[in-house]
Amino acid sequence: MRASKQRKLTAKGWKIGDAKDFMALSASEEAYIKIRLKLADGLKARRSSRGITQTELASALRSSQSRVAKMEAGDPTVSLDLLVRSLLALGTSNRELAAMIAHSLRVT
Amino acid sequence: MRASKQRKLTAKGWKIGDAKDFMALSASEEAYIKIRLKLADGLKARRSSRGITQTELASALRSSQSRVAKMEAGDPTVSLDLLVRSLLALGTSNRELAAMIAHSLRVT
DNA sequence: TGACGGTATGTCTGTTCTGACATACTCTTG
DNA sequence: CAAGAGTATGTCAGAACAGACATACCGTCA
Repeated sequence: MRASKQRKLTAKGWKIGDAKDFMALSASEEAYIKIRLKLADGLKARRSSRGITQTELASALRSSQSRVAKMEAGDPTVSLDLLVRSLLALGTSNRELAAMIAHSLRVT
Repeated sequence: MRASKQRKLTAKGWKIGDAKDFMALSASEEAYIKIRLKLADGLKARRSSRGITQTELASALRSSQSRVAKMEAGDPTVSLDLLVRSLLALGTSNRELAAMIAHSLRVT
């Protein structure tokens, strides 16, 4: 991982590896984070293109505005589970979801 | 959701909706569960095709054999996060992961 | 049959994630 | 410059999930 990218991620609160890391994990670790960021972007795009507010989405999900904000910000306290469930609740199809993941290598 | 399928899932410990459900959630809820089951199958297939044991995979993941077993069984106490991280750790590419999700409508 | 390698299941304790709330920030619009 | 709508950020108590361990359940092979 390039240093500049690592800085960008750690700035968001991500922990990239640590002393007792398996070498083998770091690669998949990065892929995992990229997927999450891509889904976060997808969520934001979907919601705003629908013209609904975070608060509205939150109530449809039975969650809270703050959590929606964190989801879209790619906050590390938000799980993949929640991201995926939110996207699905927004009507995202499996194919669309799959596309996001397939293209997650391109997270800038 | 057909009653027979619902029975099959609830037998595994899944809770499908409940009294105070949003109608809108139940559909995506089902999609979500199907994705998880598909990934669970994928994990099992990948591991055994590599000829490694659950215990070996567990140690590579720094997890435990029991958790790997639960993952493969589609146990509801296993999160999507863990499933995805495990698949990635097994070397699954984003494209392959995406394919699993795209095809998750076909979980039998 | 017994022993063994692999897998499944149940349960424990500690960590992580959740929704909720408060509050601060950022735009508009008047 | 308010006032309001929308979004971001910090925190917390409770829920969900984690790894670990014990133990039960297969197969298979001697």
